Amino acid sequence: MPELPEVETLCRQLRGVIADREILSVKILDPRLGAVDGLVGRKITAITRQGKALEIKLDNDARLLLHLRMTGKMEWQSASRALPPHTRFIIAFSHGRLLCIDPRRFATLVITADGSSQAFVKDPLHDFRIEELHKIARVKKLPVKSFLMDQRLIAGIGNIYACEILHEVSMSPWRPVCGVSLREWRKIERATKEILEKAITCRGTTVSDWRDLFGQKGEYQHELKVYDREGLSCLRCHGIIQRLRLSGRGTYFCPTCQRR
DNA sequence: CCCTATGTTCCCAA
DNA sequence: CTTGGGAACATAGG
Repeated sequence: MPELPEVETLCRQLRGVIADREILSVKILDPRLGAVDGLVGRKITAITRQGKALEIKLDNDARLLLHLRMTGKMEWQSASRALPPHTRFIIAFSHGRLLCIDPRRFATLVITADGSSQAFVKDPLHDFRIEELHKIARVKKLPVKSFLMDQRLIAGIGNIYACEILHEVSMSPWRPVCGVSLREWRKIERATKEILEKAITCRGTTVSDWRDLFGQKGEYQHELKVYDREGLSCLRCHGIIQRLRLSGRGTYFCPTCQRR
């Protein structure tokens, strides 16, 4: 579920709530999640995002890495309310508690002792090295959509935003990425930044169950041009939006203005 | 009831 | 090495 804009939303909201606060207790409710020891008594010094992963830094240089995968959510409770179903862990502070809720249990939580950032992440909002991507892409023949979603190359773009970006630049998701020109890459870069930044402003896309830290829906679903619009008319050319499968993922596109 | 769908990514095999 | 498919899991809908 959460792609870059959703994780960035959580990141910003968490900064406002738990930055500089001390962890009072930790309860892991899902045995699939490994033990995370040494958290009690630590203070949160920073909250950052690496692609779709959330990184919580502590005052002993340890880092807590959380990846929400498909259905993970974070919820802040300032007054102690009932525990929602599928709550997987709880981190308690003096002024409230942070829950992770994850029905499908794909989310992962790990603690790393050292402070060395192993991050070699190309964040599309910051270091989108377009010439470098173009060079890598030139020798690959996989579809451009799969390339955009390869987290090792560009960290943070998932299924929804990949569909939206390709529609914005009028490119077929099946286009072999080796044929994408540098000029077209520059268009992709611009569209990616615009779409992701707008989606962050909207606090993400709620097509199904995404909620922010305070349980609120996002607003970007009202801005979607192709995703979740199968059978509706294209907002650019009035073709009919289709949904087909690409590498196992539901892919929305306009066959009229995204011919190639 | 059975089959399919779902926003992610790891692992395996052709 | 590259690429595609299935699995990990839970729930909803036809």
